[in-house]
Amino acid sequence: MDQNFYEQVFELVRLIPKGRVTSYGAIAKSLGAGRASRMVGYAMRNAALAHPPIPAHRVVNSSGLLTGKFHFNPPELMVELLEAEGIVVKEDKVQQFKKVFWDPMIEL
DNA sequence: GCGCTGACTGGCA
DNA sequence: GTGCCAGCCAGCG
Repeated sequence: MDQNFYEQVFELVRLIPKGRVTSYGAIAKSLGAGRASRMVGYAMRNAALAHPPIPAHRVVNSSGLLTGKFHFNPPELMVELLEAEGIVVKEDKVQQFKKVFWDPMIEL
C-alpha cells in the first residue's frame, strides 16, 4: 500500500464498468481491509466533493440496497444514473444484483 | 484521551 | 426476506 486508502477506493470505483455495480465490502476486501467496509462508505462521502467525480452510484451495500442514495443531491440522482446505465432499480434496491455485480477481486 | 456516529458486513433467529 | 447484535476503523466534539 503506497497510496492512501481513499485514493485506492476512488480508483477502484472509477474502474467499475458502466452498467455494473459493486459492494463496499468487495472494495474493502480487494484493498486488503475486509473489515473496513465502513471506511469505504466514509470515503465515498468525499467522493461527492472529489475531483475528478466518482461514480459513487455504482457502489451499493452487500444486499444491492442503495444505502447511500440519501447522500446524493438530489437523492433520486443515484437511481437516475443507475437506470441510465441499464441497471434496474426498484424500491432503492438493485434488481438482478448478481448479474450486474462487479467483483474487483475477480475482474482485476 | 474518551465516547459517539456512520454511504457496512456477516451470522443467527 | 426481515430484524437484531457485535465487530471494525476513521473522523469529530
